[in-house]
Amino acid sequence: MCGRFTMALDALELQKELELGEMPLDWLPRFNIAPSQMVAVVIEPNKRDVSWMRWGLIPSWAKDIRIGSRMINARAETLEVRPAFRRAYAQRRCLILADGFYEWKRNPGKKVPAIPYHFYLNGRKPFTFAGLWEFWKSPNDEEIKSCAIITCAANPAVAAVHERMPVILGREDCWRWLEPRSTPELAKLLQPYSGEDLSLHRVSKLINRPEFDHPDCILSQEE
DNA sequence: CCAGACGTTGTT
DNA sequence: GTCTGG
DNA sequence: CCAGACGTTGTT
DNA sequence: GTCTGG
Repeated sequence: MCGRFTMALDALELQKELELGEMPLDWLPRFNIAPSQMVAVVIEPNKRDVSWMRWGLIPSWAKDIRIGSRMINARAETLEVRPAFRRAYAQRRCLILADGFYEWKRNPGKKVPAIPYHFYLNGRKPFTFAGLWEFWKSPNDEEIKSCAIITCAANPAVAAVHERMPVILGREDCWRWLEPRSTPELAKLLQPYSGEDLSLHRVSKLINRPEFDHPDCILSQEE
């Protein structure tokens, strides 16, 4: 699963590395991005402008913004059938910008705290999660855009910690994800990350607190 | 027909 | 235990 | 994902 | 909005 992630690069570095368009002016490096917060997304593959969206997809028919807190992830295996995600899968796919993500390793049956790990690519290069997004109009007519991160089975590197992981798209695949495509073509993109350059290390439980967004979040900690 | 859910993960 | 907020 | 609240009334 | 359960 993916319930926390990082985007620690500065705007210019990220823009250059992923060949993006315009960046938000209020960009800040982030070390502990939590659900309900604003995340950086791209929805259009030509201009590739980056904008903010709320993390936690609120379906257009929702009566309450709170439903978004249950829609932070969408299983790749069931996108076509889930009422909350089906339309977005067909019409509103997005890229969510990241340079790492956290997973917690549990010890089943034992009453010990879960241990958090940070996953990142060699050289701390940025990458994109496959995502879905929606419009929602609040009762006082405020338009809110929100998104979900798609998950798949863990690859071998992640499996030691957790059974699921976010879908990470490659540098070319990510633009294909945004173009109109048939569902078989899209489904082919939603695979566990196959690169050999995904690293991990244990981090402090300080990251458990969503309000602790600090460079120390990604510091390596002794096992 | 109407009411109520619409999701994932992990645990039992 | 379960829901909400971040 | 984890942390923190989970309630009402009345008073400041 | 659309599907499922009653």
